[in-house]
Amino acid sequence: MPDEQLTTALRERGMRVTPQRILIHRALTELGRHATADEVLHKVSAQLPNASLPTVYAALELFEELGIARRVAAGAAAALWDPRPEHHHHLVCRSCGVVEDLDVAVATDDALAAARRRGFVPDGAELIVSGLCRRCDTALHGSDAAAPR
Amino acid sequence: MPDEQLTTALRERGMRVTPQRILIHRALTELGRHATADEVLHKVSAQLPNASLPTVYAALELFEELGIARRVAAGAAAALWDPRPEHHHHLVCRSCGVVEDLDVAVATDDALAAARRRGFVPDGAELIVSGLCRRCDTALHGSDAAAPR
DNA sequence: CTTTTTGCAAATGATTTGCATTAAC
DNA sequence: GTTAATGCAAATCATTTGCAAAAAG
Repeated sequence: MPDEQLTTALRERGMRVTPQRILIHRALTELGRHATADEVLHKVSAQLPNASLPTVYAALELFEELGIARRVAAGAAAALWDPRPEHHHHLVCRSCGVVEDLDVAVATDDALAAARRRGFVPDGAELIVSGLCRRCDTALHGSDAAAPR
Repeated sequence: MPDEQLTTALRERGMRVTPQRILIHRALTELGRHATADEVLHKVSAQLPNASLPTVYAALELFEELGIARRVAAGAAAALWDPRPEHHHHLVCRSCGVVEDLDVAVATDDALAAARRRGFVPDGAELIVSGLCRRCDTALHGSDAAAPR
């Protein structure tokens, strides 16, 4: 929907409105949360057969600067890109690496205040909860951990 | 100091106590917080001239399993390894990438409970505050942003 | 002696860079 | 027309893998 949001932001900064940028932004939005740069590339390849990864990266980084997307600090592997510019929290499985959103309120005011006291200018805080997802926990500790027989 | 902590943990699991493991652990501790695998390698190279990065990675990952070190989910770039096994919070500068510890209490109980409700078995939570460090903020917005005369 | 660890070389995978061509403005 | 953006190939960097040699128990 908000192609205009992007278009406007680009024009305001004297940057060019290109079909690549529009389509990459649309792809990121349509993929929903947590897409890798590569997934975005595949998603747009139907409309942009010659699109390249460097272009995707450039666009995603630009979106982050424009405040309409955000790179998620996951665990390892490839970075995840999220169309939600607001900071939000994540669950990361330390075994298989899946990342899920965790929509819960966390009081970060004290942390932000402490950051400012240190001379830092914070723009948000993200909580990363790590552990085992249900599947990995079952696989490692067994669904029968406590009572087979 | 706690070479014994490591030694004991290894013996308990029937794993071998090697000079590499001891020295890599000491190096990580002596480097203090936030060392990259490469920094650890350089630190031990005086005592272990033939040490290799794969060995350092293997040891660090082992320490994480043993619960005596932790891989920090920084922003991008190389992973940081921390000798503190407890989860703790970090400040990450989105411009230059520096990572600093933030020793402040954050109420994560609600988040952990929400994670469990999702079938997740959490073992901790880390808050990542992102923004600009003093140096980068000054460089980008000018030290004169508000009132030099 | 047996099995785990090490060290080396090479592979992998994500992200970035250089640069000529193309397309926006 | 100018200048910024794209696409391609190649480079870079962190991390991992395969495997033979070395060392721990």
